[in-house]
Amino acid sequence: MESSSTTAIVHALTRAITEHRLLPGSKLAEQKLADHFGVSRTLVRQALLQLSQHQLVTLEPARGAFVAAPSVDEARQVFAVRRMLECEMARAFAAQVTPAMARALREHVAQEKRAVEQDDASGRTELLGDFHVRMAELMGNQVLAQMLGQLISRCALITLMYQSSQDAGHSHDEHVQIVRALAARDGELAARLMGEHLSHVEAHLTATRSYPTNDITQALA
Amino acid sequence: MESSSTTAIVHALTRAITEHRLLPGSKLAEQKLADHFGVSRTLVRQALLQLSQHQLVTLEPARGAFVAAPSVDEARQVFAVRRMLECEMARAFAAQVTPAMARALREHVAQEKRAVEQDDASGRTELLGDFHVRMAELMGNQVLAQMLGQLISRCALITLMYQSSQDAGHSHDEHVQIVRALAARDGELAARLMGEHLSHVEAHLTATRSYPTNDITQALA
DNA sequence: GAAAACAAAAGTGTATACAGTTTCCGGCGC
DNA sequence: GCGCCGGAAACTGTATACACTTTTGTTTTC
Repeated sequence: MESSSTTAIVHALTRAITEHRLLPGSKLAEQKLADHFGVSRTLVRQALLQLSQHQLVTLEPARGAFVAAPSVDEARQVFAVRRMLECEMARAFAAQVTPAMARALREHVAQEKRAVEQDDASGRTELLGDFHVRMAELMGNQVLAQMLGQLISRCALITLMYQSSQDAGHSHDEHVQIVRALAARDGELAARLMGEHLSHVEAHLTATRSYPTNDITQALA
Repeated sequence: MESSSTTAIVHALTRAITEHRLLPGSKLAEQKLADHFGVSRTLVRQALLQLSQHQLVTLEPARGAFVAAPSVDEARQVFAVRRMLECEMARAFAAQVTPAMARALREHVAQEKRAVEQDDASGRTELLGDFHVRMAELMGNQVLAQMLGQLISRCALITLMYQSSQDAGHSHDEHVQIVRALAARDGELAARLMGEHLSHVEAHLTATRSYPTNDITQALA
C-alpha cells in the first residue's frame, strides 16, 4: 500500500491548518481539493481520513470534511496530556543527557532565535513546536516523538499564540532556560520549567469563535 | 463522510490482532477481507489505513498490509511513554478523586476479578487494559483516554503477558493496590505503584520471533 | 411579503474498472 | 539437481461511475 501523493496532501493540508491559512470550520470539499492537487477524489479521501485521525479535521456523515474546531475544554485536555508527557520527558532527558544531545538542542534554539529575529512567522511556529519533538528524538524515543508531533499540531490548531512575535520570543526564552537546566542535569528544574512553559502557552488560548469559512484554493496557493 | 461499516471492520480487526488471533506478519489481503465482510475493497482499504495509523498494521508499497511486528526496541518506547503518562495520571487522579470515582474503579476491578476467576481469557485482557483507559475517562480527559487506548492496543499486540492466567491475576492484584492508594489520596504511592505495575507488564515482553502467517477467515470466524 | 414545497445542482459513499506491480510456477539451460 | 528466465495469476494503486443525500434556488401558496 502507501502512496506518496496521499502523504503530500496530508502534509500540505496539515501546514495550511496549523498555520491558520485554513481556519476552523472551513469546508474541505473533496472535488475542489482533488482539482487543486491534480488527483482523483480517492486520494483526497484517504488524506482527509488520516487528518481526521489526527483530529485536525472532523468528518460529518454525508456532509463532508471540515477543519476541526476544538472546544476550549478539549484544548485543556490536550495541554494536560502534554504536561504529563513533557515534564517527565524533561526529567528523563536530564538523567541521560550527553554533550552531543545538549549541543543539538542548543543548535535548535539558535535556529529559533534566528527565526524570531527575522520575524519569520511560519518558520518560527514550526521551530518552536519542533523543539519538543526534537527532545523526544534525541532521547531515541520515536514513539514519543510521533505522539508529541500530533499533540503539537492540535495545539497549533487551537492557539493563536505564535501569531505575535513577542509571544514567540517569550517561548524561545523559555526554551533557552530549559536547555540550560537540561545541560546542567537538573531534572527537577527542567521539569518545573517545562510545566510552566506549557502553562504559559496554554494561557494564550483564545476562546473559539465562529471562524469565517475560507476559500480553499486561495489558502493553499 | 464516515461510514459505520469501516469502523466495524476496524474494530473486528483490532480485536483479532490484540487477541492474537491474527499474528504479527500475517498478510491482510484486501479482497479476502472484502469478501469476508461482504463489502468492496474500498471500505477495507479505509480500515487498513486507519489501522496503520494506530500502528497495528504496516503497509508496504505495492505489497499490501500486514499485521505489525514491532521490534523490542519499539516496545520499550511504548512502555516508556505509558509510564510517563500514567504515573502522572495516577498523581493527578489522587489529587482530584471523588467518592464516585473511587467507587467506579472498585467496580471495575471487581469485574476484573470475575473474569480472572472464570478464566475468561479475552474478557480478562480487555478489562485489564480498560482499567487504565477508565482512569483517564473518570478524570474527564477524553484526549488522554483515547491516547492510552491506542498505546494499550499496541501493548496487547506486543506482549503475550495476558496469556497466562497467573500473570493476569498478578496484574489484577496490582490494580487493586493502585485503587487503594488512589482512594486514600496518596498520589505518590499511586504513582510509584503504577510505575512498578507497568514495569512488571513490560518485563513479560517476549522477544519477537518469526510468527507463522495465519489464515484470515479462520482467525476472524 | 414570508414560509413551505419542489426541482436542480452539488457533494458524499460505495462499488467497480483498469493499469501497473508483485508473486507464483513451469520450463529451460547448465 | 540447482538456478535463472518468462508468463500467467493475483494483488495493489488510482480513477471513474453511479446511487443517494444534502444543499440551493425558485416557484407556489397563503
